[in-house]
Amino acid sequence: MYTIKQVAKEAGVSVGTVSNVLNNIPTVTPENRQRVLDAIAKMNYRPNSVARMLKTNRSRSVCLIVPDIVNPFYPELARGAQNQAAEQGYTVFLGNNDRSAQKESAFIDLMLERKVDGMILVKPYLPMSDILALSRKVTLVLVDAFADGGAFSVVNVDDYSGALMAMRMILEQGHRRIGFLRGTMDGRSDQERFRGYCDALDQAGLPVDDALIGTGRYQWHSGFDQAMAMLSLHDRPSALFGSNDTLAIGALRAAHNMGLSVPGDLSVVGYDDIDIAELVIPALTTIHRPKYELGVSSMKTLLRSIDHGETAGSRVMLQPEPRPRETLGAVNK
Amino acid sequence: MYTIKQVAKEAGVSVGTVSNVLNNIPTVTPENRQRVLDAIAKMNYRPNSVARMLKTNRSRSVCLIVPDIVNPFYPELARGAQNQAAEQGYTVFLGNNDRSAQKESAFIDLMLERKVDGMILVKPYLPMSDILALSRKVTLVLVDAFADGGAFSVVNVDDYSGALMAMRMILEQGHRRIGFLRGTMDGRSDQERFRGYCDALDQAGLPVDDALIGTGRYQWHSGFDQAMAMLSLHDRPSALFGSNDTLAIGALRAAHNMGLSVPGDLSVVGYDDIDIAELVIPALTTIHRPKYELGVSSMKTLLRSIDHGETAGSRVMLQPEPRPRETLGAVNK
DNA sequence: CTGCGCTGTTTCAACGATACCATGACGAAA
DNA sequence: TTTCGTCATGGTATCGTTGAAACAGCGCAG
Repeated sequence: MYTIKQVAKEAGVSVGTVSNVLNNIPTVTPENRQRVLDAIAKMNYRPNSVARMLKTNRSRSVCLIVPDIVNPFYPELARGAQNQAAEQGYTVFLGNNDRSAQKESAFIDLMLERKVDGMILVKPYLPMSDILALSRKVTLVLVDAFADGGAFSVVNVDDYSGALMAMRMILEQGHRRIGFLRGTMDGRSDQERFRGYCDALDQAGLPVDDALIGTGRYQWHSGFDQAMAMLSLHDRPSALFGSNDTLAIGALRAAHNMGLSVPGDLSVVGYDDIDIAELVIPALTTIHRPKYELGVSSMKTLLRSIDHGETAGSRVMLQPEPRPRETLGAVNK
Repeated sequence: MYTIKQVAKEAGVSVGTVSNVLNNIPTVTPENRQRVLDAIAKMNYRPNSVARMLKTNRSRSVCLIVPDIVNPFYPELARGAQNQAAEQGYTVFLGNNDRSAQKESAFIDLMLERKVDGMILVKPYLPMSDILALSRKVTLVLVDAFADGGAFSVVNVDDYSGALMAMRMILEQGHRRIGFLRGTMDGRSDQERFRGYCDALDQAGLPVDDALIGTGRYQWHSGFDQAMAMLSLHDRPSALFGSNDTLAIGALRAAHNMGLSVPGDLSVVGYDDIDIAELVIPALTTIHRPKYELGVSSMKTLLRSIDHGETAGSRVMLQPEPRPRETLGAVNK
């Protein structure tokens, strides 16, 4: 591995000139520039970005923390973020917070040591006070989080509207008893969806029945269990709205186990539109969240802040879209 | 942000002593050690790992390149690798090669500039000559690749045995016409699975019929198309073996479209055991590949090479396991 | 009482870049 | 011809850390 000194020697110029060529400083004469370029090519020299980081105190790297990369929702988001970062010459560290503030904090400390220029926190578990403190040390973008002011940007999907959308689709088919499959209520989007569910019922003049509101976690077993419980009820719901697709798919399986046909005996609507949603049989009606775009948009926001030193936090809201497929049908009375 | 110098001043010792405490050099007196520790705690000092990297020429970071993080197989592998790395105090850059040698090469160059200590290449698309050259610059572990010698380690799953396993399960149910849903044949595991399919037929004294061998890519549409073609055949197969689960699930949908019941009219067996395999209805019979363990194992191998300076490449082979579920039944004659 | 070895500590030169400042060359203006 | 301004280039301090070498203090043997 060569250093800038050796390149300078080879090209017969000073290290300063080589550095100027490397950084596109325009004051270098075309002749010298060419000699440097030739030497670089000949020696296959690559600048040592660690040394550069030390001197400039910028790393051109950021980190992205998601709850769990195994959850099919997040890889696409990560993909969008990574592609956008690469386009602007940044690399990204990917981390999981495992839905624990402690793990998140540990990973953040590690990233701080590595001098990342910014961070994107998706569904952060850190208490707001820590986030505020963090935002003073490093450029921050929050995704799927409540924005209680602060020197950070926030990118969200309008899940309240999305949930309303889903419920209206269900209500339009004549359903009156609609169950809600709930995941952990620890993020903004979860709460927004639940709020959408309740408000849609209200607007339709229907009661919110506690027996039709599950509790659980974002795993298909939980959707299965919640659905089994509701479907065993004396007056069982004719439709189920899942707070995410995984729960809804668990419900599909519960219906199958109880011998109920979908959508004949039971309608099911999910949320997120993960890849497999259109693959299950029957294909899941759901609400599409722009996952890839969420990644792109949050990374753009972050890098804009970093490169332009913007400290004023911006607020971005992406819109979800309905994806009507096969699991929603007219009520069977 | 404080530096080691300021800590030294605060503790009333020299920077060397602070450095020794930081690096657990045993020669420091308990008294001095405590004073340094106190100063560190008081100032909330974090060592600048960039400066450390520059001096030691080690970054305690590695990179992991997978074909596509969106493919549900890879996040689990990445998870295993990351957890293992974290346990040993390393951080990992995650990259996609997008099934293109050029993209892979670009990402590798970037990582080289960042001075990663090692790389794990999953299903590399780089030509062997480049890999050989790379292995001279950085510690390398290859996953899902043929090991033509070289100064790198290789970790694989025994997919030949896995395919034999799957085929034997199918043959035991009396099936004689068995189709093979094929993905891109660009990796080791793909070719091994196909070889297993052919050999199993051979061993059973059955012909390998070209009409029952699809061509396509690893997307469910492709599985759907291949299955549609085979099921439209005059003497259609009674069982389908998918080179991965996504293809098999596409086939499930094709069967559904053609009004064939699974496993009554058609048996389907997949490969990989991705998360949703047990979620589809009917649940997919498949071969489980130890994804998480593959990540853990390859990271362990890499870090062992890095930390112990082992250059001799080791060869690890993990075993797949059958996962009998609902899509395989006796032949219906 | 001197000299030796041991142990723990300090000092200081790297690591490979960047960024600032001084330098020197050259052209234009006086 | 002299002086000044401009501007590309060279030289060097610096970023925060490590690690080797120098050093100081002390006990102990000769």
